[in-house]
Amino acid sequence: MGHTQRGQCAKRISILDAAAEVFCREGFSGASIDEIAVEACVSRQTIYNHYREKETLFTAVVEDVMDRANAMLFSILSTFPDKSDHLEDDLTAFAIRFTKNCLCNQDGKFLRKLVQSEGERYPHLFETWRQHGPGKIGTALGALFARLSHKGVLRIDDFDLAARQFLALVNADLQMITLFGGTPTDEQFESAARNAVQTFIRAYAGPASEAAPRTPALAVVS
Amino acid sequence: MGHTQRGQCAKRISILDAAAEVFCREGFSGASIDEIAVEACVSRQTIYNHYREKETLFTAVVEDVMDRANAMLFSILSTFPDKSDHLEDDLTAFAIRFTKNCLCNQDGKFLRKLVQSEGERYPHLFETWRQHGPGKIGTALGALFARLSHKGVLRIDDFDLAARQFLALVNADLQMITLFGGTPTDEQFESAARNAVQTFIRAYAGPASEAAPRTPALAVVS
DNA sequence: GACGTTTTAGACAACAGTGTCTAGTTTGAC
DNA sequence: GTCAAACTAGACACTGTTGTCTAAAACGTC
Repeated sequence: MGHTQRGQCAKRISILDAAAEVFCREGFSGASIDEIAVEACVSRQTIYNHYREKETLFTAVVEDVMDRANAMLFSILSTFPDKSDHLEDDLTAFAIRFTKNCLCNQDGKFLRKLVQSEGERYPHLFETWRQHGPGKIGTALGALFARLSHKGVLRIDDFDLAARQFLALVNADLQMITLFGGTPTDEQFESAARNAVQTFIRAYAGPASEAAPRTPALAVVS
Repeated sequence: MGHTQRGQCAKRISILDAAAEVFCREGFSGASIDEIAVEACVSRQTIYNHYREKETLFTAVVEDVMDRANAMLFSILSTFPDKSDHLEDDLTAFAIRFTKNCLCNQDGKFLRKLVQSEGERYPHLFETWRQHGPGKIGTALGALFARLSHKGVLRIDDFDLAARQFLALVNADLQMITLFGGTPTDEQFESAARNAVQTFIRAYAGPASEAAPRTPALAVVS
């Protein structure tokens, strides 16, 4: 049912990967077919053989990356804390997995950059991503928070708002690193997740659990 | 002492504004000098008369926008709640002013987009912005939170972390709108700021102020 | 009104990129 | 080995862009 049939040929994969790399680095206008062909170790004609024109290749690349990113997101979401005995640890572990494998990996970088620079030119192209990516994780998190709230673990009125805030907090320490193309270290992923979860739980702590005094902040490598 | 002398000539301003518009819309590679010339109502030769080549024009535009954005940020920061009788209202008003006039205005959109797409290619160009923009507001907010914490209004260990989280929370409801080039409405600015400040204060509430029950969430236009 | 400066319109060469075509080569299945 | 399909290398026309150049026109100052 997926719109892209990735497994068809080794050349296709090579082209898609190289094109993703070059489109991400140079943008749509700046990327040249020759550059992609060289990076893919493929003749230019082969690219035109698989994809009618540059725009066709671009949309194919975007859809391919979106499919992969959504699959990864789905697998991350499936490892969700269904029952929450250790809420803080569970949320932290989830935040680390999410930031590492979805938000800050190669595909996440690609999508953030391309949505930002070409999103207005191709509104329909990224709309499916917006629904299946940020939309899906928002509703999934919202559902989790609704469960936790009904059980009395957390005290939340607007579940979707809480989900957005959770994601924003998780991203707070990471965005300045990723903005310039860098990749956070494992320690940065961990401290970002821990800081976010601590603040989130303090804001939405249930009536029973009086907020514990905050542990001293880690030394974060700037 | 500023590196750009904007006031010199009306044509210069016209060129810089048009170039900012086109560079933001098309990216560096996609923007053509002819397009900029038409948009600026200026002959192409005039552009080459003022700026040696395309790259010179680009850096001039970026520096011009950065200067303007930093000036605006400075004026926003100077309207800071020095004494905080009504902390929630003061922080909310500040968040609204900041998001409206710095984060989501034309210059903010330009910088976000260009830093994202061309930041890796021109590392030195945006470094001054990173220091004078996000860096400055971070330290200013951190200083405010330090004051509030010493006065016992808030209970904060890591002031810089709190500043980053405050900004992240303020942006939580806005980033999905701005990501695709849209501009939030006044109601969206207001509800985003209010949601952020409420959660922030609940997370960092001082020992005295018991968190008040959360007001019902607004109907947010999706 | 004269004069120096700035701007304009257009032509121009050089170049890079797209997309096509062709002829020759490799590959893989049988 | 044969044959068809896929791939390659290169040439090719065409377009769009950059940056230069020139002669004419507009502008502003005195």
